[in-house]
Amino acid sequence: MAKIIPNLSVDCVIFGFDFNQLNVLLVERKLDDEKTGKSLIDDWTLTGYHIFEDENFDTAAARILKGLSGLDNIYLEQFYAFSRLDRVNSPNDKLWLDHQSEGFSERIFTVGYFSLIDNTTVSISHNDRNVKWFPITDLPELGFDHKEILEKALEKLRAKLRSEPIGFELLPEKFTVSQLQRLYEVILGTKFDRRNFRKKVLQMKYVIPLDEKQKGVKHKPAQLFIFSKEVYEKTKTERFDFSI
Amino acid sequence: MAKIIPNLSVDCVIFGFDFNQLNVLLVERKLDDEKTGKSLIDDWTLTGYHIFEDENFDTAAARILKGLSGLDNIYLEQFYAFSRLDRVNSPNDKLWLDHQSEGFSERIFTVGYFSLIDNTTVSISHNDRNVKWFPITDLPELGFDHKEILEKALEKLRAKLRSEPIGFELLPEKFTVSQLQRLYEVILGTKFDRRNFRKKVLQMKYVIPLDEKQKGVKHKPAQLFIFSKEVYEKTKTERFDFSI
DNA sequence: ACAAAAGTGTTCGAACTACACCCATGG
DNA sequence: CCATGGGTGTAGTTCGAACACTTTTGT
Repeated sequence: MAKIIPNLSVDCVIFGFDFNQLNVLLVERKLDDEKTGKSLIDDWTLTGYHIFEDENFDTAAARILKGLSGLDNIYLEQFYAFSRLDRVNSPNDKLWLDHQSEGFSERIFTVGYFSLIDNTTVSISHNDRNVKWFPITDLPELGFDHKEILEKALEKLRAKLRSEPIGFELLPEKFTVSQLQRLYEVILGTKFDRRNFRKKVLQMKYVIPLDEKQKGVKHKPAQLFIFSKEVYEKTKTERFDFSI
Repeated sequence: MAKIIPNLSVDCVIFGFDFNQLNVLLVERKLDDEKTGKSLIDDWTLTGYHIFEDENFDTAAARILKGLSGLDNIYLEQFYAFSRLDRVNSPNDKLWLDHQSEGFSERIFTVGYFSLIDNTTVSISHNDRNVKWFPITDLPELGFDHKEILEKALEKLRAKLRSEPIGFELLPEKFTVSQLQRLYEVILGTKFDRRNFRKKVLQMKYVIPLDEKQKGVKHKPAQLFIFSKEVYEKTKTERFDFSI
């Protein structure tokens, strides 16, 4: 069994989309006093862990994600390395680390990854801690510097969503145009005209219409589409466009 | 004096532009056999160093850059953290590290920063090693995994140049439209129509014409412009545009 | 029959492309 | 006076924005 590298960790900002909101997966950080049973810490953090000596950052992030979802073909992207001197500094943070079996005492650096999953079909669980999806518009108190990490992840996600077709990673394989529209609207915080959005999507040759419709909806069922990464890679063109 | 963190470094990919080409600053890595005087290593690397205990990644990168240029207001951006298991693996790399006074033996992780400077007015020097600008189209043999780091830096620079006005960082304060055009053409590897490029630039309210012309050129002197970051920040708009 | 979301076309202005000739300066 | 790069306008086309009514399904 490889040893951990004590001063380096990876934190995963796992984004999920449920056709309605953008969510992020958090782990509960709970610590009770051994004698009195009184709650000492009760807040939430991102999912993360130290890296092992036989891993690189990518494989460490993939390991964490596989542990939670059982899957290993999930979209993952390194977005930033965090190094603030006081990034693990609050009394709660120190108390928590003191109670971990590894007994970390060094300054810890962390590399942030964000991950995109469809949270209508992928299910997530943690061996011994409580994990939960939170809408990004309604977050609890976060431990360590995880608020800063999450904000940076969101910023990078938005930038990437504007320039590359990564939104499909947040949808099931088959999706409707208005699910896709809702996704862009929620993440970018904008509204699009329905007709114009549809027109734009139908132009993209890598969004392929299926001969299949939604079922069990109590309104006119919509046509389903799939995204083809292969077609995208073949037809993409570069663009030069710094605005106004 | 703060101690270094032995398993973490920062490497700076310092880009410069001379109105003609995109260049990168490299340091010579030279080692001769103490007895025979025969050359054991003679190649080049990026500028980088370990980080100190009282620094974060940003301040470490700024320290390296200040050491080389004397300046501390230079454009710097973290772009990626590198962790390959064999990133310092060749016989030359090991030999070099063995001869450093610090005697590094651990696996070393590095965080990459790229920096943009105008190499017609900023001058660079190193205390005891040879530093030199190389056109990115004509690079020497690079040590460690620095070829990989440089390629990633270029990729991120190109992506950012397409979506944000960072090209001005590579030009002197006052510049002409065709210097700007040459810069975009060289970095993105494209050609633009002179009239259309000028039209586009003149629309940008943050590129401000001066009542001043080039001097000492043996052709019709061009009008000079400056870039205003303030105007840009105030007028920028977001765009949603993943290409065809 | 009603509620809920799907689907559809046209017009207008803005932005992008392609393209050729005269001008100011230094040598 | 010649070589070098600077500066300019127009026409055709494509692209994005705005906007309202009909269709299909479940209840």
